[in-house]
Amino acid sequence: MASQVRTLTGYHHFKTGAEGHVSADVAARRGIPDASVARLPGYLQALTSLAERGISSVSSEELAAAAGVSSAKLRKDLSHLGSYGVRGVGYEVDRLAYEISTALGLTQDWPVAIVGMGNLGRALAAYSGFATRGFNVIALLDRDDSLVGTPVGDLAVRRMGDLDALVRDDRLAIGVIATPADSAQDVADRLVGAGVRSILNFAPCVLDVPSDVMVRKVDMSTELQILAFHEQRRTGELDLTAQSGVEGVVAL
Amino acid sequence: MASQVRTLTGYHHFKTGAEGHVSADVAARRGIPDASVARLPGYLQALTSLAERGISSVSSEELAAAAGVSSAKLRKDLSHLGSYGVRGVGYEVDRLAYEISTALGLTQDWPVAIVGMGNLGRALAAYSGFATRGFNVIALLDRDDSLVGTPVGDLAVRRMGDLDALVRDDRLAIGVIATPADSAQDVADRLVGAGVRSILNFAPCVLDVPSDVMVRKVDMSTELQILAFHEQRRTGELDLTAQSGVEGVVAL
DNA sequence: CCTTGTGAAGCGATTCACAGCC
DNA sequence: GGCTGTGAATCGCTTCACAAGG
Repeated sequence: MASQVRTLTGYHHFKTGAEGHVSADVAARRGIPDASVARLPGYLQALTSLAERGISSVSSEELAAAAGVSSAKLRKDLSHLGSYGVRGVGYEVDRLAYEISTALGLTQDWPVAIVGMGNLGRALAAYSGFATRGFNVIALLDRDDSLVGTPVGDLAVRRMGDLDALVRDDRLAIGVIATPADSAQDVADRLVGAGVRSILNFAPCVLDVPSDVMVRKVDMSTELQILAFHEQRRTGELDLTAQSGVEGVVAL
Repeated sequence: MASQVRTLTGYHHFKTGAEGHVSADVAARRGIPDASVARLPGYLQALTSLAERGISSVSSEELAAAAGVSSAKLRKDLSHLGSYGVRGVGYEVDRLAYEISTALGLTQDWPVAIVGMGNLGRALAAYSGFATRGFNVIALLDRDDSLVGTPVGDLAVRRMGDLDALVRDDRLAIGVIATPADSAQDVADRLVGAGVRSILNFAPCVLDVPSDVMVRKVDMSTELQILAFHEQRRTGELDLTAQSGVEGVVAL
């Protein structure tokens, strides 16, 4: 998954060719740790919210609190992008938001297609916060030809066969799979076949794709199960402390 | 977040009180690493799918492939639950599924309430795969009283004030927030106030909750932004190799 | 044999703590 | 004086490689 993409990063000729004054730019483009990248959207969200409230400057402490992370982590993350703060003062909100947007590649609009017009697909198509700058839903698709033509929001449902044209003519880059699990692999194959290399998968299944295709999965039943684990452990603990911990034997 | 809950784990009196023959049971209840817990639902999904296809036994290699992880990782994860495999043979599908379900706390049904009956909330309410065993949507709520009484699926929308009764009478344990970002914190406060300590947040914002409340966040715009980062880095790299890398200077 | 279960090594991310700078 | 940026220390997860055992 991510680590496969990571290995692409190793173009060492940069380091041998230059003395080190390029390090900031190179660091900005190159090795941002996955864990940091995953937090950047949160920082951007927090910055946007601060900007809306008219705040123009923040310390790492304040921004970290707003984004729900520690200030040390925030500073380390930002240090991978470059040096955009002022010591003794903090960060300028607009500037930092711009730099993060640039790092994430949100200065351009990425064309997105949603596949699967069931409940979830229609909700996603209608979801406005979805288009939080940087993304543009250009097509809604469904395998069921009887749905083709149906208007959803201000787009009409198209057929899967249109994928090649979307990639070729409209530079479609990102596919969102909102189908049931049993058709998700088929949809993924078609997306990949058409040239899409970034997929957001809402179906509760693992997709098998070539190593240069990036898949991210969103699955609410997985999330609920993780919550259940902790909820259960919590209540289980109460039981254990009630009986004064003589043995670790638990009745099943 | 997770680490806050983690600190609860340190009840050392177990180790001092017993010699070590309880370690298996204790390990099963206690220190399963967060990263492992987060993968268990995926294993369960894969096992369910295998069982449906009539397969009754798997090796760690096969199951790992089906779940999209390495076999070493799978074995290490399972070792935290106990020793349920047979050397030289593999795992019995049904047995392992049962053990994982037990570890996750899915042998009981957790009552869930969904708050926010916009597009997303209604889609979640209708989402069947949602009730993949272990969860039971017992209530749909909305702050807007004009929606109260509206039928959604086989439930009618209820008012926020019903939360206390739901926790008290129906043991509501998990709240799903499907509201816009600006009302999410208010909803979280009400959930926490009523006694809910596990929250799944679909709103694109950070929730401020007491440290004993666990929040997991699902945010598709975050996911899209992570995909955009990699997509951009990929196309950016092509540009760099085209010009033969003399200096790391990148035109912005 | 073959595959599990697991110490030990390796690696990446987080945290600490302070030098550097405004 | 106060806050950023960062080497160094630490922590936890992943991977390796092999002993244990059917």
